[in-house]
Amino acid sequence: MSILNEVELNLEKTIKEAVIKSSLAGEEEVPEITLESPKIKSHGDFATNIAMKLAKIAKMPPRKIAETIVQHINQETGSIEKVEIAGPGFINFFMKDTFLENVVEAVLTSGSNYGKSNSGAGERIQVEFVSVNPTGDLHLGHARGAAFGDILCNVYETAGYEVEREYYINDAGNQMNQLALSVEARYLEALNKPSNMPEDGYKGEDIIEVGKELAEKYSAELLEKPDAERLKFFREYGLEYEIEKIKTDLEAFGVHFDHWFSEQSLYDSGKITTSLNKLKEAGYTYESDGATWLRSTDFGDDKDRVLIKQDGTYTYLTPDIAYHQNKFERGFDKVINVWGADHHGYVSRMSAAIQALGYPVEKFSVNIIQMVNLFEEGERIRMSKRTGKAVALRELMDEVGVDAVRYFFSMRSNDSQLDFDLALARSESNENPVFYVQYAHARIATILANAKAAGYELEASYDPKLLVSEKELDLLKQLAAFPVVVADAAKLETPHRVTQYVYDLAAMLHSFYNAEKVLSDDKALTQSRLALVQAVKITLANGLKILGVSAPEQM
RNA sequence: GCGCCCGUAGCUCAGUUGGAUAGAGCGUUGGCUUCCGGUGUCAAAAGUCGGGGGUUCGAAUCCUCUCGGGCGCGCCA
Repeated sequence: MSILNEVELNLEKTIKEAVIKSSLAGEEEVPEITLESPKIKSHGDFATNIAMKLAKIAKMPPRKIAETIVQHINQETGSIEKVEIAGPGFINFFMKDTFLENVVEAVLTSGSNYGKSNSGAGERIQVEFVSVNPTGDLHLGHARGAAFGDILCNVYETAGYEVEREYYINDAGNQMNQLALSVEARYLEALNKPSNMPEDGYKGEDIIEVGKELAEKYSAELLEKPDAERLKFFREYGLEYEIEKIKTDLEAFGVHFDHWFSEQSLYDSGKITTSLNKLKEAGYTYESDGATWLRSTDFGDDKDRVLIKQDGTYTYLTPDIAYHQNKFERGFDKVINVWGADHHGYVSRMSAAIQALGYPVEKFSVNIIQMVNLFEEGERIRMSKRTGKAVALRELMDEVGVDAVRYFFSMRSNDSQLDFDLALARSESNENPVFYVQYAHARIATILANAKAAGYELEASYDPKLLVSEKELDLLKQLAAFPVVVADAAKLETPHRVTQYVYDLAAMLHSFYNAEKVLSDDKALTQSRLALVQAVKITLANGLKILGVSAPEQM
């Protein structure tokens, strides 16, 4: 349990006891006590609105209730300095300067584990993200989804959840035939033979490469195979090539998947049929116009959806339903999807299908990632200068580096569209938030090196009670909040809170640095501040690690 | 037409599940910094939280209507 949690829990208990002692409400009636940290310092370290909540039950004006409660608060316990009533009936708690005196020690002891909590209690979560079709490059939108998904997983792990990262490979259906035919066409071209690129084939550079590769490896041998066998070969070869490329790009971006789940495997194992039967037996399907439909409108969808087309093949939805059934069968407590904004219309039918299968819809969650707009010096960039097509993740990484891409993509809520400023991401100045945060980390490294050179022992004992200046207390509070911030980010599926946190901590460090000297003639104070600064460094590093951004010792 | 997301300072965005005087960064203006790295820091100006109505002790936050922007609305994937 984090120190902040402990302090809050004690305070909540104290308040509850006071409420009961004031006989304003019976033990059963007392509403949940909630504490908030006021934005304004004159409102104390913690505040509660319990008096307002009790107004109805006790039938008394909130301020009067607050007065009664305060009279019954045992101010001897804990680290309460004073209690005030303010505004409409808030009770504000001012803590002794030393109430966070154990924080630095907690950080130093935990080291790289600081920030971890058991908030998730080992709950098993599966996050499926990216899942781009194996027919092209990863683009901007995919990259944002990749960053979001990966950081969300890191957040979950830190908050004590058990996480599995999964990529769903769309390796079945008609598009794979198109891929096979496209590879064949490029292969023939490379052999200087007449070719026939399908109308909606894949015309990217990569397939041209595949064709050349095959021509070099096999010359014309492949043409001797029977049609079916040859196309199967092209399909598998092309698929393998595309997946490897995607894997390579993702690994370079710091994203690693635990499982690559094949759509085709759902066909091969008969899982799709099983799902369809389950839906049929539950009475949620019907035949119409020669097709089989899912009655998704029963669960709030706009219209019913086709499962089996007139030609007997499945729509995209059908294997996906089987896939989600499989996810639930694997026993996850929560199944999370990360989808691009252009797929949001798909949410209602998928959640309808899950309900039709009889699974609890609360265990299913979709995070929609809004679009990314690329800018350079205020100019909107729509296409890559090099390829003339959508800008690829690979190009972006080459251009500004992995750290900047991951940081920028995790700065904003996934619900908001994102403006990505290339010039800013590239710049090595205070305007660039990545550098700002990394610089704080490097700056501490320098201080520590100087301290060592001056003969200080970094592990020596220190007196935490000396850390009482305004800036120091700000830092202590921020440090104490880290595990809570991570746990909240997990609960609310908002990884950008961690980015926000890390930035704020860096700002406080810079502000402190400017106001106070760490290395001074006062040896005891110096020792305490060295400990504080080390704790900040550890927390910055741990926060950046969650984001997948490096924490350099020097820049 | 229907659905989802967004609308908060000149610009880009936060806003702790309904709290007190709405916050950051950039930009603008004016300071500090013989310093442990000026890749820093302090401050000022800047807001009818798109608009109307409602819910209540209390609304940027919830409900409703409305305006503007983005994205979807296939027996494509």
